[in-house]
Amino acid sequence: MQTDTVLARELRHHYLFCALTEAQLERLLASAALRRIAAGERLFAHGDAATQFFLLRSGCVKLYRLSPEGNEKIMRLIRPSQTFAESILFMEAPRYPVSGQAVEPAQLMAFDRETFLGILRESFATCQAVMAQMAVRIQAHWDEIETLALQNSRYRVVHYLLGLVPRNAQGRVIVTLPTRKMVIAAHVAVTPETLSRTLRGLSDEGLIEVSGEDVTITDVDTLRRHMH
Amino acid sequence: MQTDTVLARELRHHYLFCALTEAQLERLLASAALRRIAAGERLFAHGDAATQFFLLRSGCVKLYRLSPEGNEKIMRLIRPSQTFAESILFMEAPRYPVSGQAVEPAQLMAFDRETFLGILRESFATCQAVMAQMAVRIQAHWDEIETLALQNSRYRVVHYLLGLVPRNAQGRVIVTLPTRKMVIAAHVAVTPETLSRTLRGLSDEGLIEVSGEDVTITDVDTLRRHMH
DNA sequence: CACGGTACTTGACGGGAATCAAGGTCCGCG
DNA sequence: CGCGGACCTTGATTCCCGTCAAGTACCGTG
Repeated sequence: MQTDTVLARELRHHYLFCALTEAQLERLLASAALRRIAAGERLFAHGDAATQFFLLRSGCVKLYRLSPEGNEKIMRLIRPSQTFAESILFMEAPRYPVSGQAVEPAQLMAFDRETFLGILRESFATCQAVMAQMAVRIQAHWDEIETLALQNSRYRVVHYLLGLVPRNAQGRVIVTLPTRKMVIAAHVAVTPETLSRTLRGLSDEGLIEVSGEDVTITDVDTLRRHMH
Repeated sequence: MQTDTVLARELRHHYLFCALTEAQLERLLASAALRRIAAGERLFAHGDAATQFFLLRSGCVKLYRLSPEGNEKIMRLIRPSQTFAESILFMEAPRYPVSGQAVEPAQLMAFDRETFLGILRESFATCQAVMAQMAVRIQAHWDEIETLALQNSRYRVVHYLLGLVPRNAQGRVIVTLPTRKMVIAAHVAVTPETLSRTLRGLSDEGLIEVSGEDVTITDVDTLRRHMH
């Protein structure tokens, strides 16, 4: 099938799937589903029984949890070509540990848990890719737990902004916020009001300049030092 | 060697190592080191190059990070027979993502990264055990991120207390705090003062009774409902 | 172009937790 | 036994940030 070869080519470029044989890739695609969801549509809810994990092809998906009072904390923002929910592969009673919902209209592939587990059994290289991926996620979690636990809201916002800057950038840098400010606020665990005030504060101190979705960092190193 | 057989028997009971063959176990032990560290002694620092992961045999170890201002957030308290720092196995440039320090005098085994990776290559069952372990940790991280981001200090303390209670316990339960209250405070991300006041508040409401290191929960279900 | 809705901003206010400071308790040690 | 030093508790104060409320800007739509 035409689409299959397009998808196959796409998957070959993804480090999770690049070690698969032709036969394995075919098996995986045969069990996979292509899904489109509208902005605001929910993919799965926290606690749902899980049989699939996902690869985002386009759009934007948020992984989040709700507090008893209904407040939302965004755990992770998924960008195209990222996979998510792989950890359900290895649970005995697999349930999604967070909710997933589209922030923008999204197109994604849903992979079957059992099929992929079967493939893992045959391919140590793919095992290793999966484990490396999980190690990266664990690393990211440590970082997030640290910033949530240790720092105030200004620190978290600055940390987030710096995360948008290319690794070795210097001097004056312009970054574009990837989504609405409300979503970013939920991601750094502050209210939209506080985010607004924090950006204004940084702006008043001349550290950044805000204009709509674009944020100009007047000097990256100064901002980095600003958090010590 | 005598100690080797003792250690071998011990490892056989651990789910990470129970799938190994005799030969693999021998290889692993040959490359492993037995270490004793005093209370307060540091095992590794955040950012150190990593070539080993660990199994705690006795004592207590804390994994933590320091904020720029020097505040400490304890990420995880390690108890005997738990492994930690496995995620360094799969990093390209392995560095410890947190610091590790003994809270009490501790005895532990240090396993060589390369040796274990070699064994993983030969044993899918062990791969699966490692991946399951990482999935559990990821799950625990989601939970921690949620409680840190969404909940107030009282909630976090209650959550911590309930975590000490056996899964299906009911009615009146006595739990013993595993370490000093200062350490617990750093673990639930509050100051010692706030922990003290929170326990007193719960005590005044009749939900718990505190006497030194022992906390009596007057009714587990009432406390569980208390957080919704 | 007026409209309604959503996102964002700004201000006023209050509460919860950190901070600062001062006892109190428990322990090991000379 | 008296002493020093952790650890823990309690009180007073401060301040950050969430909440509530009002106002502004920016859409797409009829």
